[in-house]
Amino acid sequence: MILFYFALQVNNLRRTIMSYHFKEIEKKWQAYWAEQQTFKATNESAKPKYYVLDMFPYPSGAGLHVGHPLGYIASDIYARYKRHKGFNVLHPQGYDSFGLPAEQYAIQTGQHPALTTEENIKTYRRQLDQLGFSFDWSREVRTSDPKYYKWTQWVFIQLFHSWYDNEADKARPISDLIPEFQASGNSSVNAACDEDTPHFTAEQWKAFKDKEQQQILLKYRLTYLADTEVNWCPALGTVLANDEIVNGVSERGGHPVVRKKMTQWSMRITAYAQRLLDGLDTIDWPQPLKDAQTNWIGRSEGASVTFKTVPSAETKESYPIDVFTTRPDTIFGASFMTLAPEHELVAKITTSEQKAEVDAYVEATAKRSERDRLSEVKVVTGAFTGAYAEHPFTAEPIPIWIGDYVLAGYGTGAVMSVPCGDQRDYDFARNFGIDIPNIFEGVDISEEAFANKERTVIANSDFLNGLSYKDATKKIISELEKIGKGEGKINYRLRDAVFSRQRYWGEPFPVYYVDEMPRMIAEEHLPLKLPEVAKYLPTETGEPPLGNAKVWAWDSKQSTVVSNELIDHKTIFPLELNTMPGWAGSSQYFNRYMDPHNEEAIFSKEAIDYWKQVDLYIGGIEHATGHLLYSRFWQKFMFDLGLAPVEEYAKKLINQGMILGNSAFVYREVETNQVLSAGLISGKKVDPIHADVSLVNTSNELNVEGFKAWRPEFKDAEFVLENGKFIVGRDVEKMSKSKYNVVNPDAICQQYGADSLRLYEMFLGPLEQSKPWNTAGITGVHSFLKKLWKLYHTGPDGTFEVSDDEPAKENLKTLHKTIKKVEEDIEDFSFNTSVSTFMICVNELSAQKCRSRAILEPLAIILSPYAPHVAEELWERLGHNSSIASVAFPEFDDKFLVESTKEYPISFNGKMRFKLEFPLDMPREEIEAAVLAHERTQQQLQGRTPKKVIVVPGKIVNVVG
RNA sequence: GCCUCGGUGGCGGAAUUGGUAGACGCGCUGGAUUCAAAAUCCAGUGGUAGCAAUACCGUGUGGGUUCGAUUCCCACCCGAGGUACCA
Repeated sequence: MILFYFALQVNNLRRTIMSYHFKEIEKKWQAYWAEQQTFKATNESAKPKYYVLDMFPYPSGAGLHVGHPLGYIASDIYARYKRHKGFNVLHPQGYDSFGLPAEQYAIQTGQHPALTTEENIKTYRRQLDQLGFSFDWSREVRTSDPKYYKWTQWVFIQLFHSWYDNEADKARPISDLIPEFQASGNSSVNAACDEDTPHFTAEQWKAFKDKEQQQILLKYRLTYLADTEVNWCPALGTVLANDEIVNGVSERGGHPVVRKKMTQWSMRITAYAQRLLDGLDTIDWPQPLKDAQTNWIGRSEGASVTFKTVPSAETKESYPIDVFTTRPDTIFGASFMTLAPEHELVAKITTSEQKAEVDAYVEATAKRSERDRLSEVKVVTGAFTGAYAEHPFTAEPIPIWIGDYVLAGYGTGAVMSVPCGDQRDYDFARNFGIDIPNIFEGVDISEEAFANKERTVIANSDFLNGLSYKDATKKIISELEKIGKGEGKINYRLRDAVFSRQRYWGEPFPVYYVDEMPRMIAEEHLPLKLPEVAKYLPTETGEPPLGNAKVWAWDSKQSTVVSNELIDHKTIFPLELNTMPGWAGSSQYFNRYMDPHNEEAIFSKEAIDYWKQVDLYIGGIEHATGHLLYSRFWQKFMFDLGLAPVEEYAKKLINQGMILGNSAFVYREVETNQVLSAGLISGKKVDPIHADVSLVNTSNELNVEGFKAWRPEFKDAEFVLENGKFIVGRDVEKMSKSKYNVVNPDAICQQYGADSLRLYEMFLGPLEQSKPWNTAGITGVHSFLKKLWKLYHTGPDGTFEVSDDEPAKENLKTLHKTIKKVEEDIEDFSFNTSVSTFMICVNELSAQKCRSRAILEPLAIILSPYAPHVAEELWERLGHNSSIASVAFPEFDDKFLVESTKEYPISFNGKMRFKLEFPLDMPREEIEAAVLAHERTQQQLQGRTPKKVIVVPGKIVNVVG
């Protein structure tokens, strides 16, 4: 008995030794890659280059969940594939390490964000490493590293020293502008500049004081200071983003928020609106993403028209009101004007009779956030100013109203209202009893406005009568220009981007103030490092956290940061207190990876000329109108400077879908406070409460004791079971810590290994689609890897053994159809289907009992991008002593797939009924005859004569009748 | 409202230019192995009827084009994401 037991143990031991030991294998090869620097990319190579980039992560304190690496796995497969295909691959990774959560944590705990960030990065790095990514870590960048943000500050300085020349359609140095102003003022300069830029002559320019000249130049610079309306929260002492405000109060703490004007840095991205639009046609990005950017930029063609107010007894003056309209052809239908309540003329033109009503309306509007105004679309509100404007053609007086459907921030904040041609104007006119003249031929406007451009024929419009939309628009614009009351104009919705943040944990601006005007710190003194502060909150006087810094003044003589006490406004000046937003550092990291340690330049010319641009960029669509728009703008600016060789930095982009969590719920009955199992809730009033998914097994049973320990408030609650079990409810939601549905990749790697996790994430479904996570399914890919392992371990007791015999024909067929399909799939980014293909391949080879080296070697190579650890191990066991990573991808050969016969599906009226095998070269007529003669055909037809027989050689036979 | 993406078994999903719907995997059912379990292996698994051969139905709904439609066209329904009352 003892002997028997012993034998059993030995047997088990042997099995253990020979079986697929992913933990050891993965550890071994991760160490090997790190040691050998297998994935280090060189900036010169005889091979063609290929640049695969992931959107770098923000290292949050929570670490990675299984949703995060999805895109990284895909890009890693592609990068590894490209190496097999003979490319010099750049596949870097880094950290977007400035950001709010670290700062929030600092406020709460006093811990320096740099420390917590460092800790979080360590966790991220460990988690990324355990997944076996082929990153070139020697090129890592961190946006919060002064060596990196030195160059973020440097780009900012270049933007400050540039203006946008609309004629040349590119950015040019400010130093070009000054001689121009000196020679002939600014009348001949066609630049992207502030709306309120005054006209001046050369003489006036020369007469300006230095400060006035600086103020003028600021209106031209690509980054400039401007008063911007922000959401100010006095209680938090900070500015909030729109989505940090819920129902008019701050999301955090529920404090009131007011609209406030603040001086902020802005980026003149609007100068690039057209180029950002045009560039979309040159890049291979997903259409929905391009659509999002197109809509965001919001180009519309039309005309600007100047109306003049009619002077009244009260207001003797006549003010011009500029409007933008996309339908200048309908100008004769304008029966009133509407101004945004915030419009600056409102106060000037309102008559005393209307003042009370207008003031009340303006005040009511100011209280409502832009979101509130948008959400109540159906309610028409407004007020009459008592003033009138003169129609530019008929000279008729038309009433001027204000209404909050006109937005101050779009166009000029004023519209000419044509109720017959615009539904909003129509509703407004109806509501307030304003005239609705019809200027369309043969159109009934008694119920709604008519906005169909194609079917427009203009009537009652003087010289426009009988014209189509197109002709009338052309004609009216030339008439407007003739009488000097308007011109053709293209308007963009895109607004300049606010670039200041009232935060600590961001890049400091390399800016100090002399006589309140900004000056740049000279490039050679960069980086300007973040100062130490005692606390990370705004100061008591409402200044940003950098206002707490004691040593934060610029000594312009010594070119160094000195104590604030020394500020004398003569040689020592205050430094900027704002920091840059999150998108600053991410707008150039893709270029910095090309030459990350360069201390002399942002990158060398050689480096960027070699790598040029990202060939494949993978990341989430949530960055569509943020990072992905801003970074395109920065790149175009770099291109204008002559630093970047291409205008678009990412040739192809793929949005990976989100992995959704499978949340678990317990149900608390409202009346009894009992906690009910999911099957018991029908007809009862219950509150669903999230349960942590780690407390639930694959059969949806809850670990009740674990739940009680996790949620002490349920310690004494009564849990009502069904059939002795407590079953949770399930729902698919976004994977998030707050929903307690996150699945940690560490646990998966422990239990199944990184190769299994990589395969499974790909196997879940198409890369670009959102899909729910279900850990239970991973056993499928895991047993695939075990089957694969067995294929190479057919020796005694499962030892490694392959044969050098010629492979069988069927082996070759299986291999080559797999090579073909996998290669096509990778090129199409259809990774899920290639995992199935591998499974089919291994199933077939196992059934064929294939042990042939000639088959098993190429199989290891084509699998290696997906499951690199096991592939390396098998490669080594096959007798190779260097990494599989750069071995050539096997060539697919058609000759192994050639068939001589085809099993034709025989269908009747389109439905497949049975199959018949015929030679592939059998002529159509003979197939038809053979099919018709077959007894099963006769059985199907039951005596009927077929009307027609369709034979598609090599495909199908269809009998009709 | 508008824009975008999607809707196929119990679940994730597959189906090249219109040509065998449901590949592959999970789950489930039955069996082998085992003292037992895990693991592994074998068989079955869209629905309905039938012992079976087989028949009928079946890709959100309703039409259409076609010898043939998950695939193309028209109208609609539902879900997800985005967004701008944009003149």
